[in-house]
Amino acid sequence: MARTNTLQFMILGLLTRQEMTGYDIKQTFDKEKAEFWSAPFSQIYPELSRLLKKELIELVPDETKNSRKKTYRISSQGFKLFNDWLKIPLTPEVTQLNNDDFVLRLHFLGKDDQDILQPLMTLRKQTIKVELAQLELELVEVAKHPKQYGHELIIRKELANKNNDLKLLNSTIKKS
Amino acid sequence: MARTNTLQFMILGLLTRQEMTGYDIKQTFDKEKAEFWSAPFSQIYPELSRLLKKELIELVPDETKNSRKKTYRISSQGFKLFNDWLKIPLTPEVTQLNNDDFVLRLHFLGKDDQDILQPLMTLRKQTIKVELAQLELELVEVAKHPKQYGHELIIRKELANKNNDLKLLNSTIKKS
DNA sequence: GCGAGCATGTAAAAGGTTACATGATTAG
DNA sequence: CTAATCATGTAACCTTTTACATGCTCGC
Repeated sequence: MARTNTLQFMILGLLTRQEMTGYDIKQTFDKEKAEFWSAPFSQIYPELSRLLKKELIELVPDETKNSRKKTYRISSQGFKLFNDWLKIPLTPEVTQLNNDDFVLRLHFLGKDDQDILQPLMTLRKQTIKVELAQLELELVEVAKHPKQYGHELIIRKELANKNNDLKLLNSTIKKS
Repeated sequence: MARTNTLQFMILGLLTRQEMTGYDIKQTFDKEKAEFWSAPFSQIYPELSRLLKKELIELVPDETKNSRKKTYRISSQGFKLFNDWLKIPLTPEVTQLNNDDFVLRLHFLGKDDQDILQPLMTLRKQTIKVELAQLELELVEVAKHPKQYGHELIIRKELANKNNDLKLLNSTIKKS
């Protein structure tokens, strides 16, 4: 998974949509994101404390004095940080985009975010093409040795998956 | 990635094939396994020390007094441990096999390991079917909301990839 | 002689998992 | 009243990454 404080951005991303408690966030990770990402309470609660200290999120004042329950909302600084992160792969220095970084961002983009969505998909498409070329070369090497049969199957699987992703990206880019 | 000391089994797996130095192991990870796994020197060298202490590997005596270079080979206990690990998903208690655990093992299986290969692929096939069913349900939910467009694309991508994997597994299982 | 690649490590920090601990609310 | 679920956290441990540190060997 991506190295640079993924959890932070996952939480901020969820909070751009609505106010939530730590418990809600965990539920959402487990249900909505389970196919590619999750985090336990022991990671979520300390991260919420850190985000609060950094003033990237704030506590929603509790009118009902419902005490122990802590509802958070994103702050304007948090919102800015998150939006900058969303666009990081589109800065000129970044010339490739791996699957994790792509999927993590894609999750927070709606049909109306075409201005980010389109260049993001184009960048991912380019990266996949490079990866495909490397895998083709590897396949030639590996296919020679019957002892590397399992390895060969892995490469064939990866090739099929990436070709598939490419097809999906193409059809989505056209549909813009 | 898999939680239970993956690096240990990756190293043991490589050493079942030939004697190697820590440097060789890193090279192999980067070249041969780059498509799904790697590890830095700072992880490899300490792990080799631990494996040596546990007597799962041994130093190959250096005839040439070539000093600083340390070549390792797998011990009989190490070989046993590795082979048990290879077959763990095939014990009766284990009823599902995620992609990482599958690929990690597949890498070390040759065309002549059909006795492990076939049940491993059958188990993975069953797991994929469950995962596909869950994704289909999620897709129905998510497709309703245009704000979840990115999330929908992720699910479609996952569905396509898993269907693809299933096809490949089927054709490989038949080819036994 | 010099730079690329061979070769081995340590230290610190960050990220992630598992176990432990506690208590309130709500539906049956 | 009691079990499930809501709700928040700490501690210990393990894994992984990044940075630092050192020295040899071989081809040009």
